[in-house]
Amino acid sequence: MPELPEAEYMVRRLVECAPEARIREATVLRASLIAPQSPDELAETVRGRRVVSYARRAKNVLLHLDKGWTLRVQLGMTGHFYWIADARVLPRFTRVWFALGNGAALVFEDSRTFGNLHVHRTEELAEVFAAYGPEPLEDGFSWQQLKASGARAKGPIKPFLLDQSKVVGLGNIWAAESLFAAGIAPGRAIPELDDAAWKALHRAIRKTLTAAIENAFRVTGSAEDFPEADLLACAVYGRPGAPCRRCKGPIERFVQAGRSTFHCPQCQR
DNA sequence: TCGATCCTGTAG
DNA sequence: CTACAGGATCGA
Repeated sequence: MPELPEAEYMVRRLVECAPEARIREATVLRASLIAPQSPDELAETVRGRRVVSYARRAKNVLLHLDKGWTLRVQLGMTGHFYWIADARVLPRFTRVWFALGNGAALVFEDSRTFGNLHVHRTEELAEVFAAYGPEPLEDGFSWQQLKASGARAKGPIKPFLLDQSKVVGLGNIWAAESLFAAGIAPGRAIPELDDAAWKALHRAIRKTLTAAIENAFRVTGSAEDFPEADLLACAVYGRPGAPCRRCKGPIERFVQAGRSTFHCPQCQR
């Protein structure tokens, strides 16, 4: 599920739990997650490197290392990246782990193995992320910018929100939730959106993502827990047939661009 | 811009 | 057993 809020949550936990991490050794248990780099190349590059800072870009967790390297973790569908105190007890779906001092470790756990780890020269990151749209939680992100991203788009709004080249960070869950918060139907054609709708959507995206980050901390106790529980906070996602919290009418589900979409037909137009 | 696909786990 | 899953990418 990791979308922007979950990636942000992981980064903040890392800052708290492992601010001074130095990687002693990387162990790759599933080589396919490192492609196109080789596991050996990655392991050699990060060995002995100190984490200078943690950051997030879109849904990527970034570890800026000394000597100008950055480890980029693309979380995929089920990736979790977090610190554990005792590396002798690796989590069940650990695919890659990084031994630190004192027996601790950074773990990449990924049951479905759609994730990806890659090391880059830090100065080349801009090229890596060249295709990305704006960060929705940055101060400079405006409704005009969002509208401009959709200037030439013709399709329905929900698949547009999933397109990381338009705006980053939204996945299937928070796209559906943002549209509900904005009162816009997921099937609404982009050219039909007026300025009021773009404003509402812009506001809803920021509100939804911010609340999801806060909620992740509220429902989560320890570093290794993952905020699956934030699904409980959803207004439409995963609630087909359940009463809409606003109008009490039934939430509906349909498939759009190959993915489930949830919405309230009454509240979203 | 869409559909298929990568791979594995879990729910029904 | 079968169906389905929250991401990203590739080729049509």
